[in-house]
Amino acid sequence: MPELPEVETVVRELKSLIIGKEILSITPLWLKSFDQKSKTKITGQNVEKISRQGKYIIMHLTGSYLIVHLRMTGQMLFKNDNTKVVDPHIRVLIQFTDDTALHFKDTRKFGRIYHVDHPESVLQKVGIDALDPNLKEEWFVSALKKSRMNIKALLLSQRLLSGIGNIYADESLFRSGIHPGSIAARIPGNSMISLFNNIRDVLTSAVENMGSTISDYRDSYGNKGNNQNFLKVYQRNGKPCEKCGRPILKVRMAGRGTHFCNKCQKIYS
DNA sequence: CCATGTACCTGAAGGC
DNA sequence: TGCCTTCAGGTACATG
Repeated sequence: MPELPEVETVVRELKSLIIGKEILSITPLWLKSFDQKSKTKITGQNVEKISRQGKYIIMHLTGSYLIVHLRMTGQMLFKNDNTKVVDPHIRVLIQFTDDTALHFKDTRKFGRIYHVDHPESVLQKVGIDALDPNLKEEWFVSALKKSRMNIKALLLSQRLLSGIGNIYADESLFRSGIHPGSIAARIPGNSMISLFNNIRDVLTSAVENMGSTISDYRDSYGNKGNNQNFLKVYQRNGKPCEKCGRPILKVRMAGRGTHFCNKCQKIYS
């Protein structure tokens, strides 16, 4: 479910909710959801800092790290009343010494919480964050020129940039007039620059709108996002393109449902 | 290098 | 009311 804007929304909330808290215990309710790679004891460690790389939430503890990936249906829900777990989809319970807690809810069980000594052990293959302020369009252009990949697959790969998923890949390509089946290196330079800027704009405004809720996404308070109301192609198949009025198409590409306008988005192959 | 399929899971929705 | 198929904000891994 969650892509960069949804994860960023959760990170911002968690910063205000749990920085400084001391961990009492962490309890896996579904074993695979918690990947214990560190030998350090979690009990007694404090949450000192929270950051994000792509779709990963990085909780910096006193002597180790908790790294969370929400995958399709994960939610990090903050609970003031650390009483009992009623929701059957809670997979990991993180309790703090002040009787508050985080409930990691994950219906489909794809998500993970890793406990590691070094973030690199999880983030090794993850590309630079798509909203990293140091990113330069010249770098993006030269990287695209080296790739023979289909542009949609490249954006989804997390290798070059991290944080873009199926919604924001389709939205960014639509706004840039690039057909998702285009070969990366064949896209004209000015369109590559347009894509770079549209990726950043689309993600930034989605963060301002607290992310997109299609079905499962919720922030740490359990609230839905608002950005689903501003999408131009994602799940708008059959509806008129905002630019030309022709119906938005949906096909399967890179293994995912892919939405685009066949007239407004040019294919470079 | 790149594309495709499968696996991991649950639940909602649609067809018959 | 079933029963069956397909699909879903993701990613890792195996196979051509």
